[in-house]
Amino acid sequence: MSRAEEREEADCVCSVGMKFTWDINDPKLPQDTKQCDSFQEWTDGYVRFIYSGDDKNAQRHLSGWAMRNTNNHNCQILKKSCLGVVVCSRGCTLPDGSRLQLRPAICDKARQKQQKKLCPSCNAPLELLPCRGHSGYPVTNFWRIDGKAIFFQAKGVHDHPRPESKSETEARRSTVKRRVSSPPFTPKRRLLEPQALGPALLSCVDPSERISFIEPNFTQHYPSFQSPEPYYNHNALGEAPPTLQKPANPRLYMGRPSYEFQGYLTSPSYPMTSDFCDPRVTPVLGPSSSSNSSSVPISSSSFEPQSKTASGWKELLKTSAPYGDNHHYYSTEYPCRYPNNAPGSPAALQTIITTTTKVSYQPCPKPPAALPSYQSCPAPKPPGLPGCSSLLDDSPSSSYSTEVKVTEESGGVIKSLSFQPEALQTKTERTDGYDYRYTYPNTYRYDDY
DNA sequence: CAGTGCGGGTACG
DNA sequence: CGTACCCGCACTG
Repeated sequence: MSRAEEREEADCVCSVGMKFTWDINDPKLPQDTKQCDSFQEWTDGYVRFIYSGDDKNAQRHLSGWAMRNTNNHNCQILKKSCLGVVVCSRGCTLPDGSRLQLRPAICDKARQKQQKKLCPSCNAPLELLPCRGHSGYPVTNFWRIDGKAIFFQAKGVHDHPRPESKSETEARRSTVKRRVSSPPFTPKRRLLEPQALGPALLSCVDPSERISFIEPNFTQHYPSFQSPEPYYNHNALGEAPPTLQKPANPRLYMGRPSYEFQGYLTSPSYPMTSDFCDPRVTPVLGPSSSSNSSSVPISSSSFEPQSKTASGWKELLKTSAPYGDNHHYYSTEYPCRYPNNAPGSPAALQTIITTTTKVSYQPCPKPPAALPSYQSCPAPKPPGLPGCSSLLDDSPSSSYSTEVKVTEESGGVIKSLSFQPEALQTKTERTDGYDYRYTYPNTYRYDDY
C-alpha cells in the first residue's frame, strides 16, 4: 500500500479517506492523516472521507441528501439513513420541464405533513420516494469523531433523485416567508414546496436558470462533488467485493446513475473500468454544457423524461411507488432500485459492505471531549480549502462551499459555490488498478451561479 | 416548528 | 450480535 499511497499523494486523485484502509467501526482509525478531504455534500456510493475536525459541515454531519438519525446504539458512531426524496405521485413535469424533488422533512411528523401536501403543478399528492440504495435499505452515512478528524463513511448508492439540499431548502423557506407574493425571480422551482409556490410561479421560471440546478431528471445525479472512486472502495479497502446476491454485473462500477444509465439500459455490460468516470473522458464538459450535462452521452434520449420509455422500469417500480406516468425516476435513471436491475445495480453488488461489523466497540463510553480541539488537519490550511487536501486540490472532488444567498428583493436564490474544477481532467490513471475516476467534474451545476 | 442527537425498545436474520 | 426501525425526549435555532 505504501506504494499506492505514494502514488496517490502524487496524484491526489483520491480522497484522503480512501487512501487509508479503514472502516468506521475500526477500533482505531488512521491517525496519521495529514490531510483532510474537503466536505462532500452529495456523497454517493461506498465512500469514505476524513474531514478536518474544524469543518463545520462535517461537524454538523450535513449531507445534501435528507438523512435522518438512526439509532445504532453506538454513541461513538453517528449513523444516519437516507429518507429519499419527495416527488409528485403522478410524476408530472413542472412547467419548466423539471420534476418536483423536494427534500423530505427529517422530522417524522413534519414529513407526514409534508406528504399530505399536493404537487404544486398538478395537485396530485406528493409521494416520498424512499431510498433503497443499500441492499434494499436506505443508504447509510456514518460519522465518527476521532482525534482531530471526523471520519465519514457512506454505504449504498442512492437510487433516487437528489432532493433539494438543506441549504436550498432553508433558503427557500426563508424566501418564501418573506416574500409572499413575488416576482419573477423565483428560486429554483423544482424543489419548491407546493404551497409555497404556486404553479404559477413555477411556470415563470426561466428554464435556463433551472437547469443549473435541477435538471429534469437528472440533475441530481451529477456526480459533482463526489469523490473519486465511489465504488471502488472495497477494493481499496481490500474489502471483498461483495459477493453479491446477484450475479455480478459489470456495472457495479458504474458510478452514478447519471452517467450510466445509458449504458445501463442499453448496454448491459460495462467493463469495470468503464470510463465514464475516467478523467480522461470527462473532460470536457464545457461550460456550455454546463447545464448539465453530464454531458456526455447521456443526452437526450436517455433522459428525456417522458420520452423515455421507461416502461419496463416503471412497471417494476411502481411497486413501490405509485408513479404512473412518467417518472423517469424509475426509469432510466434509477434502475437500480428496481428489481430488474437489481442484479446489476451497484447497490446489490456492494451490499456487502454494509456493515460494519468488524470490531466491537465499547458501548457508548462517551468520549469525554466530544470534540477535542480539532485543529484541523495538521497541515495548516490556507484559507480556502487547502488545508485539507491535497487531494482535493487536485482531486476531482471539488470543494465548494455551499452557501445560498437569498436575495430578498428578487426572491431569487443565488448559490455561491465555488468549486474547483481542477483536476478533473487530467488525472492520470492509476496504476494500481483501481479506477479512480472521479466523478464527473461536473460541477457545473453550480458554477453558473 | 423543525432539525438533531440520544437512547429505550422491538423485530429480524 | 448486528441491523433496521419506531418512539419519545431534550435541546437548539
